[in-house]
Parts: sequence; structure tokens; C-alpha cells
Amino acid sequence: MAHDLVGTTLVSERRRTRVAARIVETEAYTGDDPASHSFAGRTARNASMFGPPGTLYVYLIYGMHHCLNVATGPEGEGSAVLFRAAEPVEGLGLMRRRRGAPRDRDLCAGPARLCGAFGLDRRHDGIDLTRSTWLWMEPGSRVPVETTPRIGVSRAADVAWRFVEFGSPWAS
DNA sequence: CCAGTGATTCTCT
DNA sequence: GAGAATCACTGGC
Repeated sequence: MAHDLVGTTLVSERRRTRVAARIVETEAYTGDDPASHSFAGRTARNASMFGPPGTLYVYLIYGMHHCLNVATGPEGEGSAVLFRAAEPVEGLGLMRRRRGAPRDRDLCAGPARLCGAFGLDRRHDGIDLTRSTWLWMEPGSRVPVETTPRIGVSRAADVAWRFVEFGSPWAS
């Protein structure tokens, strides 16, 4: 799933404003993966990871940043895909305002930056992307994908579950 | 390079 | 239950 989500587009439409970005970098996390928030079982924070496919899991990290994942199911398994970076497609003006980023390259290049560009935080944890009227995924064309170890994890650091569109300048 | 910032989880009574 | 450790990061030096 993490591999296949590279090239898809995340779209947000709220209050007549539309923001869209093409996902270029993801990471996979599973229930039996020591690096995963779901590894030690279901808690109040990670409950969304155990939800049905399409459930949004948004968490706060380092007290100031948010990261977004989509649960892939099956329900109860605790597997999810982290969206790490994207290529801005629509609503660049709103993204710039939200992020105050110096360059467009950095608008969505990083999990917390991507969250910032879309205005997502813990309030949005648990929403169902398959039914939401304002946030959803759209399919994309298949693209060449490069595989590497995940960024910033201390456990299972050798597992190559990071997926990046080959040569993308929009990656983190 | 490293400080910021606070929720969550861990470890030990 | 308290205190400590950890943290799927970012921006500024």
C-alpha cells in the first residue's frame, strides 16, 4: 500500500478553498513492527491506526508538529502509511500562507510540513477518507519508486519501508 | 548542529 | 501515581 500510494493525490476542500498535492514519499508501519506506534497495542493515541482502511491517523510529535497517516487495515491490525512528502498541485497560495515557507520546494517536503500545508492536526484524527466530504485521495499514474530505510526511527532502522518517487525534487 | 515543546509511554515505587 | 525518557520533526544558527 505504501508503495502504491506514491503518485496518488491528497485533496482537501474546505470553505470554498481547495488544496491538493501529489504524494511522492511514504513509509509503511505495521502492527508487528517495533518502529510502529501500534507495536505495543491499541492506546488512546494510536486507536485510529487500528481502524478500517482509510482511517486518518494524525499525531503530535515533539510537542509542536503533526504527522499524518492512513490506516490500511485490516481493521484491528494496526498498519498504516505515513505520508512524508508531496508535490503541491493546487492551492499553493493557501499553503504558503499556512506554512510561511521560504521556498515552494519546502511547502510539503516533510511529514509535519505536509500536515501544515493542509492544516491538519489532532482534531482530524480518526476521520474516514473514504467517506469524508472535504478530504480524500485521488488515484494517479504509476511511477518509478525507490526504496530506502525509514527516516528518524531508532528501532528496526534497517527495514527498507520508505518509498520515494524516483528522482523527485519534492521529497523530504 | 541543536533547541524547542508537550503529549505519551516507560519504569519504578 | 510520580518522575524520567522518548519522540515517524523543523527552523534557525
